[in-house]
Amino acid sequence: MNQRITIEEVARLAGVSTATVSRVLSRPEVVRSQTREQVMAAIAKLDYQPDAAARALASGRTHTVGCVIPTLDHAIFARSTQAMQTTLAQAGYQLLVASHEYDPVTEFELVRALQQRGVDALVLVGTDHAPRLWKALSAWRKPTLLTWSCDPRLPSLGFDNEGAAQMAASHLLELGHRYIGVISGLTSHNDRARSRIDGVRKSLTQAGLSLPPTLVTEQAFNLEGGRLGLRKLMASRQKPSAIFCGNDLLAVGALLEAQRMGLNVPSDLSICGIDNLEISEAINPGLTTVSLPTQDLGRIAAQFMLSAISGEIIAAKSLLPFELVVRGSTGLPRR
Amino acid sequence: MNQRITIEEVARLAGVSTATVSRVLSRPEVVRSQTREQVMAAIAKLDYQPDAAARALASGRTHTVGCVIPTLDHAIFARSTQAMQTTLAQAGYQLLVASHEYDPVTEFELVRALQQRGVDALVLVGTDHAPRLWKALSAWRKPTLLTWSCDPRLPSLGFDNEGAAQMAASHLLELGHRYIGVISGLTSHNDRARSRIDGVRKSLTQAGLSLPPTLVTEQAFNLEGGRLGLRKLMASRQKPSAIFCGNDLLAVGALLEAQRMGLNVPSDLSICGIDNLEISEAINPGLTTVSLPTQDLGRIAAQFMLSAISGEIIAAKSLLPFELVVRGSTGLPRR
DNA sequence: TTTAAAAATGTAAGCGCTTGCATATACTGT
DNA sequence: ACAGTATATGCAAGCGCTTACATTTTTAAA
Repeated sequence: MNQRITIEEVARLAGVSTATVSRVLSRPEVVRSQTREQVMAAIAKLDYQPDAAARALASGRTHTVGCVIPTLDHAIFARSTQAMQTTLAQAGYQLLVASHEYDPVTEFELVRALQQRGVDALVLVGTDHAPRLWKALSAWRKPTLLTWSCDPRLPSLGFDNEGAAQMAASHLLELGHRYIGVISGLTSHNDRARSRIDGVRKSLTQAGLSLPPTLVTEQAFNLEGGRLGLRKLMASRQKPSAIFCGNDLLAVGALLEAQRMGLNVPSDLSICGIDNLEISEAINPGLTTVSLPTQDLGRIAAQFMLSAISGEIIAAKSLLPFELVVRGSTGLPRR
Repeated sequence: MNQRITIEEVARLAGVSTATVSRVLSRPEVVRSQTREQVMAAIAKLDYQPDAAARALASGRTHTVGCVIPTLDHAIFARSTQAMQTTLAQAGYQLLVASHEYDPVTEFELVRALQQRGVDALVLVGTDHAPRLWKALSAWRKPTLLTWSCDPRLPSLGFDNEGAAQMAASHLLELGHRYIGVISGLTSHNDRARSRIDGVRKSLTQAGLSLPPTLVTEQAFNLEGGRLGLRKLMASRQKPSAIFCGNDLLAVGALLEAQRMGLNVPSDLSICGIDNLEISEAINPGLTTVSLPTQDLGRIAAQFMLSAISGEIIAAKSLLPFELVVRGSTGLPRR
């Protein structure tokens, strides 16, 4: 550190004690307005910047929220994280982001690191976590929130992933499709992906149909995955007339690959996703999808954490709404 | 805090002083291996987690790097930030991300907030910053890095944005295009966007052509911006036969809109971008673009900061390579 | 006025760790 | 075995703040 300005110098210049300066900073309403102004003038004059580490050590609060996500490199997480960050910043809180690339060991270590750093609250994604992570969370005495999906063990703010997939599948069924393929994201360490497959299966079962393993493929969560998945499914003996994709990135990849293969979407093949990315609306034809309010997810998660930090009780489980957006990529099956 | 395990309890259990425990944690090589093992056993047994705030206060180092970006909600920043985070995490450092949505006031405040938090280094984007931000940075005694573009005032790791745009423009000129339109991102507080327009202008000038204001439009940095830009340019008196877009998001938007308008890309209109996003390769036709190694940007930035933190001198200016990727969206002009 | 209660401010003891310096222990060569 | 070094460890003083509690000042009531 260079010769940093300390609270003591501010106190001296303002002619008060350090305690008063501290109060002006953290609970200005308890300081007489006249005193407060003197102090603030001194702060401004010296350009005083309180040392966050010292505040954290003395008070036990860091004004920081930790957030552990799979990766920033997927639009949905980037989006919700961005919203969280903005909301927290407005309240004077900082977001500490860490990503584990779907590796549970890394995830555990990141959570520990954030706990050591004394974050005031923690936000995680999903419900697939290593047992020792669950243990570390329950031993921790600060607010924790699960996002994207819900689990009874912790307060959660998420979507009914199964329901969203059912909504999409029902749409395809109503159009008359009977052979529906599924391109899913990798399901290991990803409860959302699993729930979405389950949702499709449930809908099919209710309609007296089934989901044969040959019509399900797991792919990496990117455009290329969608393309590979499409090729795989279209190479199967009983070709599907419609494909449900676990998310829009896969769906867009599948759609573009279908077009490259000379298939007409939707007359040869219907494609449907989940998320409603910006690209889903822009491509031709537009992608039918289930729209999830990912930005709201981040914003509300931030608000929840702020409430929880200030001692309020937050809901144990909150589900965000979603809706089917029908665009040009789904239609009646041939014949 | 609940009854947190402190270094003292570890020391007691291990039968050493707190100083020794501290050394085991930060400079294990100076502790006799036998002692070290006793201490590590005690740490493991008690599940001791050092308090980062206390360490920071006592040592003046936080093992945290701050990063201020416009937004996480653009793939390029999400990508480079993700890479930075991963690289830093491997070295035991945490990334503190903050985004300002292209607002210089917010940017300044975020930098101050990060400085207060005692980050060991700071990474910023671009060279457009408020004067008081420059001042705050130069008064700061810790490593700072500018990314994406370079400025003599601070160590920089970026691209030759003007050169990249020239590369794209030259490609269009070589194909024979004479009326080239530009869809740029918003240029206020965005030196990259300005440099890219400048690059195109330079290329045109060198070819004896000019860039009339009617053929330049600034749009929000998203697909919709690309679409609006395309409509605007195609409504002008002298329609361009080729369009350069300040980035791939705009270019993809423009391409999709051109197709909706019934234009054939590239025979009616060539379109070219910068970035090389995943979608650029996937759409039909593929987007001709200048590929920027955004992931490397993040990774190398992280490495630079780690070096700088440990006292090494880092290059004042480093430029990352880029290359033209010609795909189907550009071709010869009609006639 | 006087006095009690309320409000504002000051005092000083930590918060949990790091690190310069002093001391103790372990080697080395004779 | 014994200096003389080199290595390991311990001691204790902070790091810059917050906050119970004590003290002083202000306000309100009588």
